This record gives sequence, structure tokens and C-alpha cells, in this order.
Amino acid sequence: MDFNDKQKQIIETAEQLFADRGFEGTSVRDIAEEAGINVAMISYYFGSKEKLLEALFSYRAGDTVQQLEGMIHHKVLAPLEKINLMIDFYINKFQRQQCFFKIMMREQVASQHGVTSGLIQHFKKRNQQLVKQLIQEGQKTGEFSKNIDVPVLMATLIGTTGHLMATQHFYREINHLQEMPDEQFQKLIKKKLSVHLKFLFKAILTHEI
Amino acid sequence: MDFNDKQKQIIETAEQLFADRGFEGTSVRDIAEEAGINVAMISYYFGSKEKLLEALFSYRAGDTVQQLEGMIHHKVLAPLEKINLMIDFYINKFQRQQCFFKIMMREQVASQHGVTSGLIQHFKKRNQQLVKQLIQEGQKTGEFSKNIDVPVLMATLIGTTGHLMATQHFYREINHLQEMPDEQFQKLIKKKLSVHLKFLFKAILTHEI
Amino acid sequence: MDFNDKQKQIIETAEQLFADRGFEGTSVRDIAEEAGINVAMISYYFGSKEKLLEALFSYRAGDTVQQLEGMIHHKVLAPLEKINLMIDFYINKFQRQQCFFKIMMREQVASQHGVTSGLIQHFKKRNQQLVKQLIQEGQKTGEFSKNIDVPVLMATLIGTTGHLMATQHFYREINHLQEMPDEQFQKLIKKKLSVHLKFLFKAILTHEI
Amino acid sequence: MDFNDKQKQIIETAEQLFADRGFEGTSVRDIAEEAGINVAMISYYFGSKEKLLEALFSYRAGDTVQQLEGMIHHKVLAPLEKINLMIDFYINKFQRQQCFFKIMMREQVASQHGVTSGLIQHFKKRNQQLVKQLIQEGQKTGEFSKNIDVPVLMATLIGTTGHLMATQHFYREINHLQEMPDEQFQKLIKKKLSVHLKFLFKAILTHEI
DNA sequence: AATGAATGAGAATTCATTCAT
DNA sequence: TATGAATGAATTCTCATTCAT
Repeated sequence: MDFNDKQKQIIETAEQLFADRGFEGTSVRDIAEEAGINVAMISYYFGSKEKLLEALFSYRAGDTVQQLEGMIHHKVLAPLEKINLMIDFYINKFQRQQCFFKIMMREQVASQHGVTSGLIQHFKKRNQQLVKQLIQEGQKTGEFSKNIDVPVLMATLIGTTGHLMATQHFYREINHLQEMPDEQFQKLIKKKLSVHLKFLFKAILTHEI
Repeated sequence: MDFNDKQKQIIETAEQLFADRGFEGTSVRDIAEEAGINVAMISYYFGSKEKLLEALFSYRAGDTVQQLEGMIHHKVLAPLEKINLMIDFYINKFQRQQCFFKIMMREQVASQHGVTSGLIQHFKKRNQQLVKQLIQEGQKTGEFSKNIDVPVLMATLIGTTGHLMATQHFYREINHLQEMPDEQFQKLIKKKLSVHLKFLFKAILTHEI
Repeated sequence: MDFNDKQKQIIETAEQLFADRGFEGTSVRDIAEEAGINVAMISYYFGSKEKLLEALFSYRAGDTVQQLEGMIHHKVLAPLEKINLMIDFYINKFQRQQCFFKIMMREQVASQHGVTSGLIQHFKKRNQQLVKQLIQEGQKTGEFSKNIDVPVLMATLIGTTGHLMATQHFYREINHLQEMPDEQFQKLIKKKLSVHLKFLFKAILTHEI
Repeated sequence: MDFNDKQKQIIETAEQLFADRGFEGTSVRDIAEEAGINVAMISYYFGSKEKLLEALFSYRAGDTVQQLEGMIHHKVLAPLEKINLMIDFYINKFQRQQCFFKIMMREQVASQHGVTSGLIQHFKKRNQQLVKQLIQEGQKTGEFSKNIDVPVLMATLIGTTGHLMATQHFYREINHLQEMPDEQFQKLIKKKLSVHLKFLFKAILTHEI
């Protein structure tokens, strides 16, 4: 999908507000005001508030899985190294697109009737497919154990990352890091998550315990 | 807090709708209709929609931590066994109160200005305190490794459980379990999570890898 | 259908405005203002603007045909006298409910997709059925000619009455009757139409020409 | 008034939509879309939506009366034959310009404040004048009765024709003619009306009853 | 001459809450 | 204690029109 500059501006403003207040908790007036545009422009460019959300999804989630696929398939790496690559890819995505992932987390919790549930479903399926392949590679070489439950594994990656990101203010507080510059804090949290999740994945996949 | 039967009925109806459609996505009319009561009763009993949400939180989250504390302190168990007890306690809570936890997950993602964020914050702090104590016990006896990051650990427990619970329809679909009776499916998912998380916690806490 | 006083007040206000400005040309704000009530009351009582129009139709057109049937069947009259009774009944209805019939005339012209077209259709069918019976009575006794086209006949009655009523301001002007009190003018126009249409009907039905 | 091709195209598209949905029920966007032109062109060419309606009236109603006058005055015919000519002229006009006459019927019902009411008024006056002359001719020769109410007579012609045309779908249905090709149906209805109205006019004008 | 972008005003409707009883 | 009626504010969206090009 191609969006012009004004559309991008609206989408990005909406993203921040949706992340902060939820889709229903954000009015088109709020978005228009924040973006410094006329309310009618949202209908003009996207048709409706719902279609703006869809546009946001296609803007953000567009090629995430493709990127991941490209990254993993075109490198010559041991299976576990590919898994680690994927872990870092996810953490990075999550961190760079925190607003979008907050929205996704919320939408995921909601009932399955919304406009986004189909998109998320599709996205998740392709992603699980890819991870399954990676794991099967490792199982063929004997490096990985049998009986790996991919959805549970991915729930660990996404659930842990999402939860820590979403509650990072709490993490700061409990560790008395309120004064740390955000850039530094993001690096810290990324490192923490990376080490933690790679350790967990290795434990599960290789069962060396 | 004491709630009479009508209040409980309202709270429980609201809980289901909030879980399904979000707080902002649910109108007091929806709640009143679903609960078979008059719209005015919600303002009458709780003052406002926001205060109904607060009431829901105090109704559900009231003594969770106390229950956990009681359960753990009054048993003579090895540190890891206590940790395992806590893991199962959480999974059980989550599973029995899926609606409430869906709401909490959403609210947690939101900005820190809502009425619930204070309550959640408080709840989380007490809980992390408790886990910290449990871990320190294990560290004293030498069973647990040093340098355990409690918030990251808890993010793993809560994030993974929450994510899997929230996306259970997807888990059913990907494993072709759409026809399985819900009771059986809940048992299955609980067992899966229990084994998975206990394994992860042991790996992290004992570092035997 | 039962309507309370407030509902009747809204319906009657809406009727006048719809007659004057058309359905689409009248806003719920206009109605609310004119009726001296809050805008939200219209949604509250009727659900929507469209349903208000439906309510108006069931309020006005409810038992028109029934009244006519009762009136005609329970009298012992010659066929032509029954026809004359019907003509006067229509003229009277039209005159007493000018606003409503203006709305009906407009809706009748519109495409057949609106909410009212079904109601009008139904109303027209029952009515034509009744007239057909009356005419067949006259045909059995030999008083009326064969080959009477009922829809064309009714188009003459309704079309002529409707047109003259709708353009009565023009009739006043062309006959220099602008100063005549409305009551008197209505009587005049009613008499004119009555004589005119009875003459036409007699001519067509008895073919004495 | 002179209209270029594009203007004519817009006018004719607007005519169809106004006839179907009413003036207020049609948006300039609808017209633009249907006509395959830019929304701004309507304002550009006509100034406003209202002025487009005025343009439509001057486009259609322009020389109708002149045509009728020319037709009647330049023929040497008996008064009743001239009347019959006029009846057919009207039926033909109505049938060939159904959309336009639907609009006129609606506008005629409306309050006398619209942009079109003046135009319609003017048109009607000239027309009644002409008919009056025709009738006076007949009265002078003794062929026509005295005391003919011209507006009532014209209401019969216009009201009956308009009503039958506007409800032709109903006429088809009641006579089980849904499958008849439109061309054939239009001929049928024209013939029916012609015979019917000529009979009625003769009856009234010559009073041979 | 023609148009895509933009807009303020107004549309219908829903909202949480209050009021009178 | 409980509620049907009522309402002002806010919701999303559409409207006819204008502007810059």
C-alpha cells in the first residue's frame, strides 16, 4: 500500500493515540487535533476510523514476516543461531514499533470480531510456519529436541517481550532507573531480553538440563 | 469491599463485556441490558462507569496476593517447590478469571493515567516483593543462582500465560482442536503451561545449563 | 400501535415538517426544535429518523382502509352511492390529513427502495381490492359498464385530489381567493372536488355518453 | 439558456438521481460519480447544487408551453380536437420526461419557498391561460358548456397522468405485466391514459350526460 | 478550463449521567 | 430503593463548497 505524506502523518499520530488510549478510547477529533489537520480529512483519506486502523496495520505489519524470512533464509547459520537471529529481530521490531505492538496486544485480547483479528491471525500463522521450519531444521541435524510446542514457544517470546515493554515504566521504577535517559534504558532492556530469551530458547530447544 | 448480590451481578456482567469489547468499547447500556437491570442502576450503585471498573478491580484483585502469601508461607517446602506452587497458582488464577485478566492486560498496556494503573502498580509491587523473598530463600540455601532479574522472570510467567490464554482460539486452530470440549482444552493448556514454565523457571533459577 | 403523548407530539411535528420540506430536507434537529424537545428524544423514542417515518405511517395509515371497508359494507346502498361515499371519504381523509398525504405523494414518486414503499404498496393493494369489489357489485346488477380499469380510475381520484390539494395556493391565486378564510376555502375545494369526481366516476362507470 | 455538452451531461445525470432519490436525497458527490466528473465541476459550472436544479428546470421546462401554443394555434381544428391534441401533448411530455416530471411533482408538493416554486408557478399560469382560451373558443361556438373550472380540469389531467406514471410499477404488478418489455408497456399506458382522459374531458366539456 | 485537496458546518446517533418520582 | 424519562455533550461521518494550482 502506498500512503502519501499526509496519510502517513495521520497514521502515525493515530498509532500513538491508539497505543496510549486504545482504539475506542481515541476519537477522530483527538487524532485530527494532534495531527493538526481537519477532522474531515480522516474520512476523506481513509473512509472511516476503522479503515484507518486497517491502514495502520497494512502500513506497519506489511512486510514484517517477509523481512524475517529474507533475513533467515539468506544466511548460512547453525539452527540455533538462526533462532537467536529471530529472537533479536522480534525484540528489535517490538522496541522500534512499541506503539504498534501495544495496539496489536490489545486487539489480540479482544473478541474475534474486529477488523484486525483477521490480519493478526494471518500474520501469526505465517510467522509460526517459519519458526516451525527453523526448528525442524535443527531437529533434522539432531541439535534440537523432538516435541517442541511452537505456539507455546512463541507465546514465551512474544508474551515476555510484550509484557516487559508494556510495563517498562514499572521496570524503571522497581530498579530505580527513572532518571536513566531513554536511549540507554532501551538498550538495557533489549540486552536483558535478548540474553534471557536466548537462554530460555536454548534450554527448551536443546533440553540440556 | 462488600458488594450485594445485584452489585456482584453487575460487576460480573461488566467484566465479561469489558473483556470482550474493552472498557471504552462497552456502554453502560450494554451492561444494563445484558444484566437485565436499569441503566440508572449503574450510576446509582457505583457512581460512574469508571468507578464500576474500580469496583471490579477491588472485587477481583482484592486478596490475590494475600492468598498467594498464605499459601506459600504456611507450607514447609523447598524453595523450588514454592516457586512451582506460585506458578500453578498464577496459571490457575489466570484461567479461572480469564475475563478479568484480559481486562488487566489491556489496562496494563494503556497509558499510566487511568484509574486502574495505580491499582495494578500496587498489586504488581507486592507480588514482586513476595517472589523476591522466595528467590532469596533459595539463594541463601545455594539452590538458586545469584543475579536473578525478578521483573524479567515475572514478565515471562505473566506474559507467556497471558498471551497463550488470550490467543487460545489460535492455539486451538493451529493444533486442530476446535472440536475439543472447552473443559478438556483448558486442562490441556494448563498442563502445557505448567510444565513449560516450571521447566523455564528451574533453568533460570538453578542455571544448570 | 400505541404512542404516548410525547410520541404523538413528535410524530405530528415531524409530519408537518416532512410535508413541507420532505423527509431528507428535514433534520432531526429541526423536528426537535419545532417540537420543543431534546434532539436525543427522537432516537430515544423511535430509534432513528427512518423509524420515526415508519411510526408516522402506522400512526396515520393504520386503519384507513378498515374504516372505509366498515363504512361501505355496513350500509345498504346502491353501488353508485357506495362509490360516491368512497369518493367523499377519500376527499375528506386527504383534506384532514393534508400533511400526511403530501408525504405519501412524495414517497410514492421515489424509488422503490425506501422504508415506506412497502407500506404504501400494501395500503394501495387492499384499497384497490375493495374498489374492485364495489364495481363488481354494480356490474352484476347491470348498473356499471364492463371493462373498468380500476387502477386508472383510482389514479383519477387520488391524482386529481392530491394535485389540487397540493397546489391549492395556486388555486386560490388564480381565482383571487387569497383573502378567503381557510375554513371556507377548504369547504369550497371539497365541494368542487366532490361534484367533479362524482360526475367523472358516474360518466366512466355508467358510460352514459 | 445554452448549455455545453458537459453541462448537459451533468444536468441529465442529476435529473435521474433527483427523480429517484429526491433533491435533498442526492448529494453532489453522487451526481459527480455517476456522471464521471469531478465534484468541483458542479460548483464550477452551475455555482451551486440549487442552481443546478434551476438549470435543470430551464433546460427542460423552457419552451414546453411555447411548443404547445405553436402546435395548437397553427392548426385549424375543432375546439375539442384541440383539447385532445393538448391531452396527448401532455401525456407524451410526461412520458418522455418522466424523470423531470417526477421532480416537478415533488417540488410542487413542497412549501412555496424553494427555488423552483416560482418557475413552476409561472409555467402553470401560462398553461392555464392557454387552456382557458381553448375552452372559451369552444364555449363561443356553443360546443362546450359554461362554468368549466379550468384548474380542476387541469388537476385531473396532470394529477391522473402524474399519478399513474409515478406508480407504473404498481400498475404492472396489479395487472401481471411485470414481464412486458418497457417500450410496449409505455405504449399501453399512454393509450389507456389518452382514451381515459379524452373521454373525461369530453364528458366535462360537453356535459352530455 | 479543470481538478484533487481541503474544510467548516451540519448530519444522525450514542453516550454517561441526572432527575423526578 | 429503584427506575423510566430525559438531556447535554460528544461521537463518527457526510455535506456542499472553496482553494491552489
